[in-house]
Amino acid sequence: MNSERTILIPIPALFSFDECLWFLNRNYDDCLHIIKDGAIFKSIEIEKEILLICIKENGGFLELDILVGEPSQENKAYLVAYVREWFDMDTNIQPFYDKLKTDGRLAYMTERYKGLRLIGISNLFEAICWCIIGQQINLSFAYKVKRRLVERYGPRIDFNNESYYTFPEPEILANVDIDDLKAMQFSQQKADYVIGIAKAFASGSLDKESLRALPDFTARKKALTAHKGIGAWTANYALMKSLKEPEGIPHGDIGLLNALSSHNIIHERSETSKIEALFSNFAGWESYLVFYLWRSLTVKVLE
DNA sequence: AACCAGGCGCATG
DNA sequence: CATGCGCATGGT
Repeated sequence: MNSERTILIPIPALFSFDECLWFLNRNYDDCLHIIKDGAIFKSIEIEKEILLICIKENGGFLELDILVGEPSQENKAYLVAYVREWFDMDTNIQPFYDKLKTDGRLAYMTERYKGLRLIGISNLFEAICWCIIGQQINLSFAYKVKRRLVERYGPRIDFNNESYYTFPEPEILANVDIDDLKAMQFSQQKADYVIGIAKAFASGSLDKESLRALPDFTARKKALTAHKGIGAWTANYALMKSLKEPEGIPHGDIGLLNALSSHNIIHERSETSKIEALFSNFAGWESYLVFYLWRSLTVKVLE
């Protein structure tokens, strides 16, 4: 590999690339990256140009290879920032581990999931669409619907007999025929929601930077739930995954409730005070706690 | 066949 | 503000 196309990112303490691989490869068919031989392949759009990168572990570094695209200094800096944000490499998670260790029900996680980072979804539009698709349906089906959408409307590049997709632009989804979405097994409401959100992004009335600029978490949540299709769960999930907001707890999430139940923290989903009590002990690390609880769920294996 | 799945919007108390 | 209900649609 031409060294001009290779970048090394130092791996921080309490970071596990294997946990990144586990999460991105956990028996689901995600259409926005490919895992092969311990490496992650992903296409990333930088100002209308699509680049393809490969990420693998190399000693104490993540090795980032630019397989397709122009490795200008600007692009390299962007890609490094992208990966650091995606894998949340700039956060010192030791304080979170200190909290986990004080809870006998959860302390084991500091060893079993050691170095697991909150894997993000940088693209806010993608994160919200993914939420809408996933509302109240099982994840296997949700990933299928997402794949249909992305393969139809998302930019594609080909490399070594594989096709790599990036998420469709809002401008594209804002103008799709609703019947085309319904043919992909979108329900009427979800098709309406996705098109509405796409129009909001396309018109500039919703975007990540403006959202980030709002004064606090409550304001950001309110700005999101003002849109049809974004309820409390979606708003919290999007803030957790795209803006890496610690307070983004997707309350009511079935996976979260199942994990709380399996750890004997609750026995009924109505025990909200117990949930609040738990999260109040993890102030500043709520989203990390959610992510670790999700990690503890056993994923169904597809045939 | 019935119940479930990483909810949401809207109408009522 | 909390609760209840209809909604869509595939998976098990």
